[in-house]
Amino acid sequence: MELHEAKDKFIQAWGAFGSQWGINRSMAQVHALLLISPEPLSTEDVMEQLNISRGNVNMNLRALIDWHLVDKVLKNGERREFFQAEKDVWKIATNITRERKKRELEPMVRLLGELKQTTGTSAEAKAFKQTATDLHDLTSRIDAVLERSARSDVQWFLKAASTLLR
Amino acid sequence: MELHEAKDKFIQAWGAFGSQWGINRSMAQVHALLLISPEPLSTEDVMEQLNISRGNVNMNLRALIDWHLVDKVLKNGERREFFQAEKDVWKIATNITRERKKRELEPMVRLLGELKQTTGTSAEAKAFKQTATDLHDLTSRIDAVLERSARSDVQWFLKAASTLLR
DNA sequence: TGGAACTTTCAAATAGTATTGAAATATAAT
DNA sequence: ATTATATTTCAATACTATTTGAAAGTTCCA
Repeated sequence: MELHEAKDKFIQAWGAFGSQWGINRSMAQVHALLLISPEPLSTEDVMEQLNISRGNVNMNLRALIDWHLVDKVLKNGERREFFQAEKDVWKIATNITRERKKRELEPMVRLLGELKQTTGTSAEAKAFKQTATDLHDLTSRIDAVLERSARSDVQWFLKAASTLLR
Repeated sequence: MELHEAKDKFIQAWGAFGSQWGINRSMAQVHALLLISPEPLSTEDVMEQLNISRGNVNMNLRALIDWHLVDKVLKNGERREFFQAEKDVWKIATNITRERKKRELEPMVRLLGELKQTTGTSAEAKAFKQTATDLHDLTSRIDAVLERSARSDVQWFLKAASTLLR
């Protein structure tokens, strides 16, 4: 496959993949573009290559920086800001995991912890409490595993897990 | 907290959580409702409790069945179909994992495998191939871990992983 | 066989989300 | 201080996804 075609396929696929997981398409595409670019790119570069507006690029670059997936870099003698993606895929995975855990999983664990203590003795109340308890156990456990794998090294974790499960 | 309030909170939260992960809100809410219901519910029941249309309920129940998260059950003497959720949270986690892996992760792994073989020797081509290779390694590894943990038992896996990472 | 009960379909409406682009703001150079 | 360049904001718009609801389809029973 030729580079041009391959780049394009990758950007499209990464965008589609992201949107299936609740990450907006443009953000995923900007990320993809920066991932495969050996040099940092300017806002203008991203606009041109992806054919999206200045506002859109700006907003998504800021979001990517917020997720620690992209850094601003300054070139000397250049007024504009340039942007480069974190290239280490393990770091990428860790950062995404850490953010989503913090923003989505932790609040859910907290809520389930509260819901476990619902009052009532009816069949309905019992079923509810059981579900809340089970889900709380599951989510806490996932939370704990992610916490530890984010702290330590994801690569090592995956290797260890593969071995464990052989 | 009272049951009524707790149920409501749970359904809302599960719906919001789902939509952050690319699962539509109604589907997640129908799932939540069935999860906390000790008895199977009819289409009509779900319509009333969630205030959503017949068509919507029907479509999402079918989707949940497709994901193996909900089963049709027949009550004898009853013409209507009833629906009950799988209550074992480990099975729920396994089924969701299995489906998403199959539908989303596997195609991505396949694509990255192809993209690794892109032609070209420019800096751009090299950066591209490196990224594709790294991502292919990462996604394949995740794929392998999920494959094994889906085959075996998720609970055991999480316990083992927690221990490993202590 | 007719018709009541229930389920499914799908085009149209609605709601939700993302994107644009131009104005406002900020920053740097002269 | 003025101008040129770059960045940010945000109301308007475009786009996508979801939901509705009525019609069509199916199944069961008398």
